Amino acid sequence: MTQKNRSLTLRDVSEASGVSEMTVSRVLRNRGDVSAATRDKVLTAAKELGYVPNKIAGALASQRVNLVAVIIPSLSNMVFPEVLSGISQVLEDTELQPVVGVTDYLPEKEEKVLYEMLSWRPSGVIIAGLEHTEASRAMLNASGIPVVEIMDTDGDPVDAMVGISHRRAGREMAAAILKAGYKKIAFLGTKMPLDHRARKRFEGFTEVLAKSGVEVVDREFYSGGSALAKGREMTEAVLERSPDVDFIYYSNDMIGAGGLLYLLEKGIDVPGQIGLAGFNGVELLQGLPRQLATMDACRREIGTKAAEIIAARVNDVEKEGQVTLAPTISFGDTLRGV
Amino acid sequence: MTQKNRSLTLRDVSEASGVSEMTVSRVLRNRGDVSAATRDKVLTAAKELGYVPNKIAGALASQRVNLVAVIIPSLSNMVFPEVLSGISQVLEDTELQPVVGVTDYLPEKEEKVLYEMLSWRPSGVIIAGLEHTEASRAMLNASGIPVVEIMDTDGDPVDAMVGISHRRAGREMAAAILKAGYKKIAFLGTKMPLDHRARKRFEGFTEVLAKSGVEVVDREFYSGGSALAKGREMTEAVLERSPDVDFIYYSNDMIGAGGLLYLLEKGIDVPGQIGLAGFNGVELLQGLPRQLATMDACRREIGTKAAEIIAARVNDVEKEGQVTLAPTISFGDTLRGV
DNA sequence: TATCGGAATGTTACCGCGATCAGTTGCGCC
DNA sequence: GGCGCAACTGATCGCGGTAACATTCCGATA
Repeated sequence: MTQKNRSLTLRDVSEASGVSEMTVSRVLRNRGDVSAATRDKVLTAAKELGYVPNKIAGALASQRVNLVAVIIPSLSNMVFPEVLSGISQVLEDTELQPVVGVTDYLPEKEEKVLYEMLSWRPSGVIIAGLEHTEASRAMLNASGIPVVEIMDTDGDPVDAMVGISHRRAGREMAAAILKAGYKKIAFLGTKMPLDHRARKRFEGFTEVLAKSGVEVVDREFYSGGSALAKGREMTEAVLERSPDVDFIYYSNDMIGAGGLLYLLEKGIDVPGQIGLAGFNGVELLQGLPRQLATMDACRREIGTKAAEIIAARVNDVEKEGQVTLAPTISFGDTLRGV
Repeated sequence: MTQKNRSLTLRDVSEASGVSEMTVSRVLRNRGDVSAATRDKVLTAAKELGYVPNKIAGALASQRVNLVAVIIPSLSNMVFPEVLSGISQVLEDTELQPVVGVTDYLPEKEEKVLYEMLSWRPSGVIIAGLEHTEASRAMLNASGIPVVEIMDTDGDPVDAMVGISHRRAGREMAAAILKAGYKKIAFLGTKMPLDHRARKRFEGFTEVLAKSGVEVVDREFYSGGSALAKGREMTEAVLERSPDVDFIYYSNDMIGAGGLLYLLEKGIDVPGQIGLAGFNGVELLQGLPRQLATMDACRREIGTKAAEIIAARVNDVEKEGQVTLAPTISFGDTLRGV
């Protein structure tokens, strides 16, 4: 309680406890041999003073920073908090700590955030996506630390990568939909040219449809606003425009849920008259009147695997660096099974 | 591309550009007078080498760290990402940068996270809640930096605070419910003794009911799982146990939405037979078949105000440090208006 | 022409800590 | 009693920058 404005240093604790700064340092880090008596003296003094070590100085001196930069496009997507939670869970058992940066899906902002984070000399980087500016890629290369690119595996990583193939996810969903006999398929998504994963899903999706001579009969994109409400509105708009649609593929579960609620209200037979599918497998949707067909994006597992790779590499342990997880389709109640 | 493992320093840039390290430092920070010619030389060299400044060293030398610690209980609550976004928005216009720590509603983890963050000597702290361990409070006090406690204003802050009165929020909702003529009121919430804000809302709620001689006829608490699904289940359970319930107050919108969906499916008249209200005003719910009554928690504004206070104090600008925002009740379609 | 002043650049002294190496004890043992 | 080793403690240096002060250079001024 009694401290001047200047913040405390090892020296203060050392003076208060009558030992050298070095010994205080050892006690506080649990390194090397210190007698129980001295240890107690030091700990008491430190606690009494309310001393908090200065990691800045520590990091500079030891050339070690126990931070892992985690760079993601958004926090409001629900997907990323889940990935984060997987990362945290694994890092909790190590001395490493995640630090999050958000890019808002903007490449230039990503570059800025990356620069900022690298300037703290973290022990590793986990970054969403495989698409980065050339400068970002160069920084990652030059950083000399382990880098794991997550979410997506359709492309070439700088170093390691963990994710699913969104192209394949799109393909599989298309195949399932065709197999169930739907023919007039619409696609509803986000207006985000920079969301490469959504784009790849769409590409995979149309690719398979095309092979069967099917084309997406209608599509609509939104941005901003409540996803649930947008799902509703877009679904309504599509049905008005293309009343013969018999399947709607949504680029995420949230708008899918909005669509589902809308159709049920209108008394439309789901999945008889119209089938639906989303993407992500968000837990939240378990409470819907009907279970939306979706595809698990392995969010948590992506986080844990990525963190494990970082943790291993930081300790110079070799570890497979290209992990492609297999998303599983969940038919729910809105996509006729085989 | 051509770099050894050792990371670059000012010296490398200085040698590459033929000027002193000090001059390089000045160029890179845009400080002091440097001739255009030298500036160009330095910038070129820096870019060519791919030099990224070491903030650790810089921070140690300058005793300035442009980080603001933001400590929140959870990221999966949707409430906090929104607060965060308010914070980021304001800090974006300053040189400050938020760094997030998550406590999982555990006081000891909060203490640990706080300690960890303070050891990086941030310029300010924004921390959720007014309840902290004694040690945490001591650390905040001793840190000598601006501290803003957010979300809640029912209590005494260490320094500054921004939020709403959850007690009052509970009271107002109770008053509105009574005024609308409901009598058999149930409460459904989370099993989180450590969520002090939910607790305070509940206290305010029952306090007002008590004044009118009304008691909560039933209550139920959940933990874990999909909030939407839990809202469903709990609502079902309550109706079974207490069929004469005519109002259900949910501690958050998500479970409220689950309850709403359940009741609508059962063909129960909402708000005729049973009225509903939640808490938070989450945007997400705008897509529900009926608009759930709720109360806006001013999440984004809490973030911006808190960040503004930090930004002001960091620059030694005086600024009112006790901000109580007024949440507004939104009747929606599930609470009869007056 | 000698002096002055400001712009441009360099030098020095740390910032707070940890790696390293150098003592200093105490103790068992021959 | 002296030796060797283990257990403990301390002194020094430097991590990569920046603040503060010192210096150089040059044109303007009297």
